[in-house]
Formats: sequence, structure tokens, C-alpha cells
Amino acid sequence: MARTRAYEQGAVVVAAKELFWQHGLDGSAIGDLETATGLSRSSLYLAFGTKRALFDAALADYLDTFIDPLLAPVEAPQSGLAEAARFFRRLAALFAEPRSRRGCLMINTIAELAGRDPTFTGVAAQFVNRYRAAFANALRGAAAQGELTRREIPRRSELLAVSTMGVWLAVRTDPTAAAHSCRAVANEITSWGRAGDDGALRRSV
Amino acid sequence: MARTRAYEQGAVVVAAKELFWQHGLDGSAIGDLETATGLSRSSLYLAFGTKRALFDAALADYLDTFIDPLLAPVEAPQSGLAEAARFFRRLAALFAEPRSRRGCLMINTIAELAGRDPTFTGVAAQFVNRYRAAFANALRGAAAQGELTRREIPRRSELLAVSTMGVWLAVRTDPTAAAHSCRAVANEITSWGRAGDDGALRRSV
DNA sequence: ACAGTTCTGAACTGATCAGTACAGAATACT
DNA sequence: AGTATTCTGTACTGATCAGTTCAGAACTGT
Repeated sequence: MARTRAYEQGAVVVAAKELFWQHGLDGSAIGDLETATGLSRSSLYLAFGTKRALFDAALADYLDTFIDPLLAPVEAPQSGLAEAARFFRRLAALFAEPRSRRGCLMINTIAELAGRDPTFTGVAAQFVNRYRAAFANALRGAAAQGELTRREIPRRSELLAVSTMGVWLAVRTDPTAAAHSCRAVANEITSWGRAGDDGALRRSV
Repeated sequence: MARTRAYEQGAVVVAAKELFWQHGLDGSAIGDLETATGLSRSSLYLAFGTKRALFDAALADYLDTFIDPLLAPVEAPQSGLAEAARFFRRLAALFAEPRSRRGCLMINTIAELAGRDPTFTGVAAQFVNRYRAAFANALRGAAAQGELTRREIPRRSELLAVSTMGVWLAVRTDPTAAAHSCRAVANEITSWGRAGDDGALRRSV
């Protein structure tokens, strides 16, 4: 009795994620999802219920497999200026790949759904706060090592959080320019660690 | 002879702009545009040809009436750190209005069309470059007054350009938090003018 | 009143979309 | 072979969309 399932849910979600990442929620029709996942429309609805549920699963997978590892070093307890700068350098390297034109699935979805979808708007605000918290953690680490004044932490972590969102948007129009922006931010962060030298230099000008 | 036109094209474009600003290009149906502009579907197509042409006119009006005055002080020849900081404080003030949830029409359109529409993608990249150029201009002014080192200009103008895009996105999910981010960026800019003092302070910590 | 325009309402086209329904093929275990 | 279950192909519903068409109403100056 009982035929076994011929596909793996995880693989289906991954395939759907790739499509949503490139074309957005509204931009991905069920027909496109059929060809992307290899599943028939019937099976997709049987397995996930609605298009939106499949999207939510794809978004969760995106956060787990893409954002988490990218942000982990910044969020780590021993994080500092180097980790924050390295984050932006990693983005710059990512932006060299042609696939980077699709940007960040979460940021794209914020632009598409924020305000329209009350449920998602909360998730989105939480996501932005995660960036704020991650950079605040890194800057606290830097302050502990004397690379930063404590009162610089809040404003600079805000700055880095919104900068991250900005470069994820900029990459959609011009990846090369966006990579350049990332390196600029990384350089700025690094310069924070040499603030004393900079101050002396600035005085002599 | 000849009945005169009973409406003003400019007013129609403004009404359309308001709708597009809130709901986006795809999110604004012709029926919605009819009620928003007060014109019939027939008249709209007679006057503008396509929905997209009306949208382009609305976007042009947005740049003229909203972005230009907002950016003018930063782009002015006598611009400096104060103008850059004031720009972000003005954004923070704007974000206190409930209407600010709609964000920036241009940024929203980048998120909606960039990559999908080759014509628009160029316009979008140009728009981002305008921010880069505006802040570079302000920082050059600051450098001329000895508030900044010349080599800090490129990286910090990039930083401010992407930050602007970031806060325009953040305001769509949480205007209060976004306003806070704007003030943080403004404070950071102001602190650049007191860099020598900061350096001394940092050393003593 | 009349002629020249502008504007409107309403119906229509052709396309696309998410989601549903269901018959039947494919597979597994007994 | 028989049976339970999973999966698929196809066709459908009902809704929405941009854009077209056109008859005729509304208005203007002569």
C-alpha cells in the first residue's frame, strides 16, 4: 500500500526560493513555479496549500541559508570592527557575481509587501532591527577594545544598518557601483579603529 | 467653436502621482486612477496614451516638486557638513507625518522595476549617482573649510548615498525607527566636524 | 441654431492570474 | 493480482487587468 513521495519538500522550497528571489512574489506565476520546481500545479497546492505559504517557506529558507551565515560573524560575541568591515567586503565580493542583481529576497519583499501586508510588515521591521542589533553588538565589541567611544555605538550601528539596506537596493540597479559603495563603507569602518591617527592628521591640514 | 479642456493636465498628473506613490505602478489600477484623477478611462488614455506614460509624467513631477527642493541645499555650491546633516534631519521630520509610510516614489519604483525594465534601470542608476554627487559636493565644501580630510570624501559620500536609500526603505516598515536612524546619521555627520575633539576624547578613554 | 471639439459611460477584447476539481496514471506494499 | 496512496494533466472558475471602441452628451464660439 501507499506510494511514497517522489520529491523532497526541501528541494522544492529551494527551487521556489530561487524563482521568488529573482522575480518577486507577484512576478512568479504558478506556471513558472511548476517549471522551476518540477512539480505539477496540483502537487504544489497539495503540498503547500497556497502560493503565499510556499513563499513563506522560501523566505524562511532564505534567512536560514543565506542571511544567517552572512550575519553570524557580526552577531558573534567576539565580534568587532573587523567583522563589521568584513561583512561589507563580503557583500562587495558577492556583488561581483552576475546573480547578485536580484538583490536580497528580504529587502525586495519589504519593498513589495511592506504597508500592503500587515503580517509581513512586522516581520520586516524585525529584520531591520536584527541588522541594528548585529552592528550594535560588533561596535560594543570594538568599544571594549578601545577602538570606539561608547556614545558612538548607537548612531554608528544605525548608520551601518541603513547602509546595508541601501546597498542591497543599489545592487539592483548597478552591481559594480554597489560593490564600490560596500568597499567604501568597509573602509570607513576600518578608519574608525584608527580614529586617533585620523584626528592628528586632520589637525595638521 | 471647440469646447475647452475642463481639466488641467498638471493637476491630473499630481493626483496620479499621489496614487502611484502609495500603491506603486502595478498596484494602481486604471479604475483607481479614474477616481483619483476624476477623469474617465477614455480621457486618461486620450491624454496620456498608456498607463506607463502617465506614470512617467508622475515620476518626473515627483522629482521636480519633491526631490529637487529636498536635495537643493546639499547640491548648492556653498554646501557643507551642516547641509548634509540638515538633509537627514529634514527626513526625520518628514517621517513623523503618517503619509511618510509610502516612502520615496523613486526608491519604491527601483524596487519594483529595476532589472525588469531596462529603460528604467538606467534612470534609477542615474538617480543613485545623483545622491553620491550631492554628498560628494557637500563633503568637498566641508573639506575646503578644514572640517574633513580630502581622502575621506569618496568613502563618506558613498556612505551617505546608500544610507539615504536605506532610510527610504526602512520608513516603509517603521517610520519612528527610520526617523531615529536619520537623526543618528545626522549626528554622525555633525561629529565629523568635531573630529579633532573626538580623537582627543577617544585617546583618554 | 449650428458646427467643432472635448469629454464620458459603458461595453468589450484578449490576456493573465490564483485556486479548484477530478479522472486516471504511477508506485508501493501485501 | 489487488489495493491504497501519491502524483499529474487538463480543464475549469471567477476575478482582474490594460487597453480599445464608439455613440453621444457637454460645452464653446460664431
